[in-house]
Amino acid sequence: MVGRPAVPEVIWARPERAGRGPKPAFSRADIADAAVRIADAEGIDAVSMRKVAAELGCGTMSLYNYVPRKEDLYELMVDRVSAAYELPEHPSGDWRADLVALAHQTRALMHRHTWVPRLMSPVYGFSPNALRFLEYALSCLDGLDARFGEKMELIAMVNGMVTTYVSNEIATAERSRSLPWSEEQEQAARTGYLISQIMTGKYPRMAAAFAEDSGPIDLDGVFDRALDRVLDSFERSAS
Amino acid sequence: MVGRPAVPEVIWARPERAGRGPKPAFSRADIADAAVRIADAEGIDAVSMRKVAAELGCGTMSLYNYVPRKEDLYELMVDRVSAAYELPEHPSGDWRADLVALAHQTRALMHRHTWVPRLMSPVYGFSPNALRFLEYALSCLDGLDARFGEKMELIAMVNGMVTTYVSNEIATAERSRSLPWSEEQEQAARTGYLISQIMTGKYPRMAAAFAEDSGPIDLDGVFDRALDRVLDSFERSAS
DNA sequence: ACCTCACTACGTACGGTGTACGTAACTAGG
DNA sequence: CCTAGTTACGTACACCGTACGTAGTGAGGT
Repeated sequence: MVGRPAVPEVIWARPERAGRGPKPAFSRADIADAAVRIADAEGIDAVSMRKVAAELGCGTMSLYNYVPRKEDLYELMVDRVSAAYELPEHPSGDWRADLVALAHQTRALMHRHTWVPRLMSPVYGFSPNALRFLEYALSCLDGLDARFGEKMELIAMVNGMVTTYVSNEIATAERSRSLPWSEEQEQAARTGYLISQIMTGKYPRMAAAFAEDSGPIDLDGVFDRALDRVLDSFERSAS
Repeated sequence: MVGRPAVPEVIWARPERAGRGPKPAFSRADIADAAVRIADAEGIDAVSMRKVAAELGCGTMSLYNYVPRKEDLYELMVDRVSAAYELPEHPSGDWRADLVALAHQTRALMHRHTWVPRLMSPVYGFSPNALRFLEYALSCLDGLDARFGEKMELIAMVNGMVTTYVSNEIATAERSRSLPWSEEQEQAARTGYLISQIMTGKYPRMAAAFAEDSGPIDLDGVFDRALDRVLDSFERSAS
């Protein structure tokens, strides 16, 4: 009982303000905002403890008073932008519509902050806003006669599907955007190589796929269709 | 015409063996194997140019003769393990069964090499084995009356869904495995905090979800069911 | 046969990273 | 008021990706 496990603390478990010493100069929100600002502007790889500290105007190591490890900084960031979820007090009663609305919010959030999919990947966090989200999503499914495990499965499936789709959307969007020279050449090299491979005739179907005039792609439509399919199939298996 | 764009080359475009100088000491397969060995044993974050070079028994900078950038090393790794795909000469004619079999291969591959989901995330590579995979997957769908764009959508959806699920499986598996002390305490702290939050009564449904005796979870069943749903919905919308 | 030059090999060095540790200043509870 | 816990932060270490320069090697063209 001498020392609580000091090393592997969960950041949400420690209070923002400790009682004793001088009052902290920054709040968690301040720190998360600074990191989010950097990530939005320069990408998630540009987020380093030094840069965040500089953005805040404090010494690098001062950050470690607030954020024990960099991984925790990521959790702070995701939780911070997740505060933007607008969750009604009570679901509408139409669980499908509610889940679709929720998925649209997630998608919009990821488009506003394109680094979110990368950070979401590993494990569910249990940040305040993550708990808020999960509880609300479960409440949307109150009318459903299913075990909680199945409901969690559905929520995970929808979230995973959204993450997958938005990741692809972001990747293709970055492809067509004006890129810093080097990346543009990089892309040219990639497609050039791809064409050369297709030219060999070893991949006739891929050749046809690339030759196909697909017209303007309706990303929103693709997304909604896929989401509908997932919900369809769940509804059918649940009934 | 003086200098081809030297910087942003695609690794698959340059021949393994250049005609002129002394013959290379290693093949791409050697290098990829070394990196895969490290990633399997110590995780993907332990894969560094120095470590791979040491594993091969050569100087760090010698690696750069074979691998222009670290990102290319990752491509080599994914392609190398993707060689394990056993793709029949001709699909069976039952596209659903073929796609299910393919998904099972992907899942098994990712369980053998748990770092693959992390590396797959960003964009489709066009490595030899990726092309082989895509061409075969398209050939499975030859009988379907759909545009190539839609077929690619389906393939992407299945792959994304597999990646999402296996990522979760791996995460939960690592949770229950015997962990290096620190990580075990880390987990204890996480669940401890989660319980304390649930105890507050602010999240009644999550509390119920955790209280629910879900019995032994059949991961294979969950996976197959989810996969079936995705294919179901596509079949219906295609018919 | 030889010359030449692309290619291989690799040591050194630079700028970046996360973060352990030690020290000094500060402030709220006893 | 005193003291103990907090905050602030400079220094330092180990590690990373990789630019650059140099030396050696061996196949191609002549």
